[in-house]
Amino acid sequence: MNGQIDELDRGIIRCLSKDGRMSFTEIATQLNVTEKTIRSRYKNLIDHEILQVVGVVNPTAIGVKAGAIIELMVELMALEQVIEGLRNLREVRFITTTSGKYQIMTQIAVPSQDDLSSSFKRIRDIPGIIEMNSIIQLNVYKNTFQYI
Amino acid sequence: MNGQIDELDRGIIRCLSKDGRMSFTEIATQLNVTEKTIRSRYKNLIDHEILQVVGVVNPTAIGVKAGAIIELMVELMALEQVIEGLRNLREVRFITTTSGKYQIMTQIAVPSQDDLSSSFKRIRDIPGIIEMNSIIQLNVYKNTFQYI
DNA sequence: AATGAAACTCGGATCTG
DNA sequence: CAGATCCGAGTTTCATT
Repeated sequence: MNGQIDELDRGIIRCLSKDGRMSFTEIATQLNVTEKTIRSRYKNLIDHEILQVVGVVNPTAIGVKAGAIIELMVELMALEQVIEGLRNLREVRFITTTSGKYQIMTQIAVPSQDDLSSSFKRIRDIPGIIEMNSIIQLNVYKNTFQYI
Repeated sequence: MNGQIDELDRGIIRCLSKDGRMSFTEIATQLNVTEKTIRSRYKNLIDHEILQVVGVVNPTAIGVKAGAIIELMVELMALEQVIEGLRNLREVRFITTTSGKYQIMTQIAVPSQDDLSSSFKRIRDIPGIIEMNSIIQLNVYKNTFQYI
């Protein structure tokens, strides 16, 4: 395995995308190979960090119902520290640097609208931030992590 | 089960967040209950769509290395159709309505920078869009779906 | 909570290109 | 040599008690 994946790997990924606990035997039957083959391919995918099988909670079901997207203009010297500061906040789920006027865009997820303002404050307190533009999410219509 | 989850459920979720294929027996040992209990709790979590165990691919490992965030101003009458148009695009992974100047914010994930422009064009062609502001993601520093 | 049958996992030996 | 197959022992699942 050299980092490339083939049709069989994609088949395994497709199966596990639907049900991460599908048995190797079942996958093997569907893809017409032996269970051992699936098992070793699976191990390779996991070892190479191509695939990850994990439990994902539905945020609304556990009471995480509000979110916002925040654009940050930062002092360039402080870029790394701001990212580190954001990364350490539990409610921050996405951080990227971006083209355009703002250097950082981040997304937060919190229980309710009321929790947004305290989160905004926590972020504003990170040293190095020049300007902050907060956009509140109203309704989420798609949120997938199936990139295949 | 009434929609609320207790400490044991959270324990199960915590275990499966690390390894979605951990055996029920193993989880039972870690949490000091019987395997049968874990199995029925698991079923409840799945049935109530609180938890989902799925294979997640590392996008960069499969060659999805570029992304962008797009803000859209749309004709209010066309809001639903625009959302539907976006939802049907494979590369669109996130759609939300937002407060502020733009009504929709969406995120796309594609193999390379070169694929961004064709994706932008596909989006611009959705009827009902008045203005479109594209922000290219440079580096992603955090991208979690563990909200717990 | 315990039992037991059926299904699944997983390592070793073997085969193939 | 990497990767696939066959096979058998050891676990896990899961319905019944």
